Amino acid sequence: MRTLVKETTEQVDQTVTVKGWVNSRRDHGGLIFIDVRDHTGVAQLVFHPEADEAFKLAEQLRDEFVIKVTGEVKERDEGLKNPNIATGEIEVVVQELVVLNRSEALPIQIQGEAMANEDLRLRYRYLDLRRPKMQDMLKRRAGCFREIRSFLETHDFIEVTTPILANSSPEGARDFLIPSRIHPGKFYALPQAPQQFKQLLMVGGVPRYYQLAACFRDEDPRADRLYGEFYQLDLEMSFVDDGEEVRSTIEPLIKQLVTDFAGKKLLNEDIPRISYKDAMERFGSDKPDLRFGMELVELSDELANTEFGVFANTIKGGGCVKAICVKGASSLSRSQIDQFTEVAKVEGAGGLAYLTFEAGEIKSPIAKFLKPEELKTIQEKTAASDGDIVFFGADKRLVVNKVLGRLRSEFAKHFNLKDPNVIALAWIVDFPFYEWDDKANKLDFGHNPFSMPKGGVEALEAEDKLNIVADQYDMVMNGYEICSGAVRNHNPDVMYQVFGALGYDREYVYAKFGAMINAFKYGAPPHAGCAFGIDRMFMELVGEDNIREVVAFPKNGSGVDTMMNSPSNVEDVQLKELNIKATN
RNA sequence: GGGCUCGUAGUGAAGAGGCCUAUCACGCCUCCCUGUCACGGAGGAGAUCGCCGGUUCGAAUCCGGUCGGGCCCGCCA
Repeated sequence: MRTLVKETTEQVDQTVTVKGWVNSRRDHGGLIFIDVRDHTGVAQLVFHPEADEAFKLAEQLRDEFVIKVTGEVKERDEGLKNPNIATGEIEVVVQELVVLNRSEALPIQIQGEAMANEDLRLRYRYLDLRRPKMQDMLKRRAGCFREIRSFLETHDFIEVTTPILANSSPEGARDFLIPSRIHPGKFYALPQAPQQFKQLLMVGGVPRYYQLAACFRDEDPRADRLYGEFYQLDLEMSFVDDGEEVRSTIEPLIKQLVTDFAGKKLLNEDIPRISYKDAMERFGSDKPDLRFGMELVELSDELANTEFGVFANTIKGGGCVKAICVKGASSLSRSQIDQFTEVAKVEGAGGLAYLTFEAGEIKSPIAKFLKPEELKTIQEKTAASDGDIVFFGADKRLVVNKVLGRLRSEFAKHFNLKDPNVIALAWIVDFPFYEWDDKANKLDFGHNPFSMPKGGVEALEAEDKLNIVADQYDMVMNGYEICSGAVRNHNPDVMYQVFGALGYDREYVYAKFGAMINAFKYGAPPHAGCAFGIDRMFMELVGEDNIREVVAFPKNGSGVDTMMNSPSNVEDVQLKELNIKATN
């Protein structure tokens, strides 16, 4: 019978058998202490010379040896207790020791603060996972998923698994292709999301579906975006033609995860609905972090007739001038401001104009170009006071919003306005159905071609396609997009029309989405749903800022698994069987 | 595809033209130690400073290239 480490405290004066890893050893010559670790904690083993065989073996023990010991649990004498560990009141006096396996010296340190860099941690992930923090992460992740499943089960959602060998989709991210052996020259694709399958489930009479679904996209990763594969909480509800019904159904789960699961403070009990347009104008982002203010202030009207050429010309040319007031920013050094200017340039700004409010005065290279009443108006509109800096964006509206939105986030980070104990949720709604693709110089889908345009068919006939709004919604958590959803289009005619506006003919649409088009002919119920990126959501709930920290075996930033050495070459016979030839 | 940035014993860091025959901590090896829990003590091994080239009397240090990691842009319906 094996006793877990955490159970030893309840076994005083009893003989127990404990199995685990050697966490550390303290060899005093005539007395040896070994800390044994399992997934429940650490306990001290004592080896006395009287237990001759065990003592001699214990002298050979090294860190991370796997051992099995049998001994008597003893309460420690006063003064020998260790209040720093859960089992510090007791120790196991060992009578018998079995070395189940030895260990070489570890290539990375798994104890203490000095952590190996991520590259090595991923190469030796099985060792990295032994660290209590990673053990805790895996447990919490499982707990999070358990709460999600439990909530959805009690709300009549049915979990259905959908195919992993799916079809290439023409829109969206790059596919992972799987060559077909049986059908030479043809390919499956790993699903970027179960989108079409879940809609077909709605047609198939499933009232409410969910799945913790593996999704695959071959796009370059980021700190908040895994390479290759990730998991979605995917869900869909039939007989729903109002996105609000989806939002209000799923909201309680997310709130519960924030407060009960993560133990964090929810900023707004009533989760705000913000239109895409408002989000862009007020926060310069479609995923605004609402834990802090620093909203963008429109100054185009106020400065329309300014003599400051940069502003005046921008406004005359159809652009806009906006500003953000950064509280306490006058403490920034010149070189710090230069760094923020670089950030602004990355986002497309030409430079970064600003006014510093200090000791009742306004200091700035541009102040002399602005009239006193203009300065006064700026101060009033931005609510700037002593110690603040007002930063300006003057350019095309899109650029200004993007630049100031990015700066807003960077300043918040710099001034520690992102409270890690607070979670701010928001729904961003009313996304534009179409967007103008500057590079390709053509109209393109804004978000998701399967969503319903608000206002239905009539809305699609609008003169300016860019004004068409999709019944589509994202959930934002502390500046991260964690969910995307929509009321779906379940009408073949609307489908044709939606794609037709982009120049795709009926044949193309049928060729690509034939299954959906066909299915929709046979009594498709209206339906709506959404999908949460649960790795990302979990990351923010547990306060990590790198998504690879919350996944057991992530690929690195180059899409490589250095532990398993994938991707890798394959045998020629395998390629031949698949009718594939590698060209390099 | 592009920008920024980092590569120094097994691990984490210091060194920023000569003080380097490269420093420190942890780890590793040998020996000593019966109450430690970041045990302690004595000793030891381990690094051609990612790689290639250049500048220089002299390069871990400066320059160019290259490879690898990270962050960002593009991309991610």
